[in-house]
Amino acid sequence: MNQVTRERIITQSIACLAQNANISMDEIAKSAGVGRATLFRYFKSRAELLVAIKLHAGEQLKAVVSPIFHSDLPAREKMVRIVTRLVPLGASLNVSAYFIYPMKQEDPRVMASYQKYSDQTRQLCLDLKAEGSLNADLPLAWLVASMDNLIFAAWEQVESGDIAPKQAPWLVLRTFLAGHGTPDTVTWLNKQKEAHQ
Amino acid sequence: MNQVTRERIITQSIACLAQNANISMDEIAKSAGVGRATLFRYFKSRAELLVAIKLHAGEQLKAVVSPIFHSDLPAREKMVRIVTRLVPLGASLNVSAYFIYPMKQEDPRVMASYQKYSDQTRQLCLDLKAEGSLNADLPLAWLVASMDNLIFAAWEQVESGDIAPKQAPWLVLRTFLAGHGTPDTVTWLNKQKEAHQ
DNA sequence: CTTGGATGATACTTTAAAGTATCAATTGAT
DNA sequence: ATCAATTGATACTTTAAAGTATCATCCAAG
Repeated sequence: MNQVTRERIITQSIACLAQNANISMDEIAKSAGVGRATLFRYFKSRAELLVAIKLHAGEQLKAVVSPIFHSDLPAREKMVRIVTRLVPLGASLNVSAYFIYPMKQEDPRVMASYQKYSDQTRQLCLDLKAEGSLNADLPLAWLVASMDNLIFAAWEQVESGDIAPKQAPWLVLRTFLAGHGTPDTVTWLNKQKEAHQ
Repeated sequence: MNQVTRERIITQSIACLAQNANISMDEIAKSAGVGRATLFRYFKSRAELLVAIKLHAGEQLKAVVSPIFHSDLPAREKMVRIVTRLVPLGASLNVSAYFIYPMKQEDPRVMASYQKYSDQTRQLCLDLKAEGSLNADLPLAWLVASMDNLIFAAWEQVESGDIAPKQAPWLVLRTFLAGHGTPDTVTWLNKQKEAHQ
């Protein structure tokens, strides 16, 4: 098996499924530039392909989030870095991993992968609270949910061409930190933004 | 044809599709408590049913948003009322109307229905800016996108039981107005919240 | 050159769900 | 009480896509 081909199939599948969640294996094969038979050689069923896509997205997430999360930066610094690098992942993240099917009873492997990610973002929000960057009275669930969804929203806007790719992460951060944080968190953020440009 | 039955089919379809976007007409019929044949009498094809669901959601949206939008309240007051009434609609809104299928090339009737809604929320955001409730430098697309997605996020959290139904709209409003607005908008919002309780 | 694994094309079977047709039972209005 | 309309059950056809099997070709390593 060829790892490059495998990756290409996954990448193209994501592109196809973003357009139409019910796209056939036939179309996917065409789009990936491989024969139908080859597609089934790499992924023994459609279900397996979907799992593979989601696990792949999980890998990407982990590759971005974990190193930053385990660094010893202050939490708000971590947040800036994570969001900045997560927004461009939007396509594979949201579309492929957790949005193709509104997934109750998801495959356990996928669940486990997602769990790891969400544990880290939850912890990060706790750290932000502890650090005093976020208002203490907000429910943790809301912090996590709003962050995820703002990242998704930003990606959508980039994708549709309404917002510049470089601007998008800052919009997320601004909305998130100003929306949940203290005023000086915002002034801090503005400085960060200037520094990054 | 019985309008009540029609409504029930639509309602139950939404519930089913929220669990599994690929659910069969068979299952939908069972869940709605009608015979398979009857289901096809009311909706001549699966595609028609999906359109009907989305148009139904469009109606609900319109029923909530339009009267408030066309009132002569100040924009931020409108925003509070719209969000408060929109969050509980979440299920039919997001799940059924615009999330079941990631819909490029959507049915034109559905597009038209959605257009009306999004025009109004866009205009509302403009009004909020004009009123000085929202920061002038934020892209309009971001205001609209973040609002929609925060409402969706709030619904999800209510649905999953992590956030109280009555609290959810205020979280959206707080994140949105604090995230995009001026400090005094936030103090105004807090007063509103107390008044509503 | 030649050989073995990977590929693409294609033809085939299977399956699941859509959609149709029919009919007896039920219901509700007059 | 009757009759027209609506329904549920069920059996049927159709369709689209999944999944399988086969074989000729191609390419890279020896």
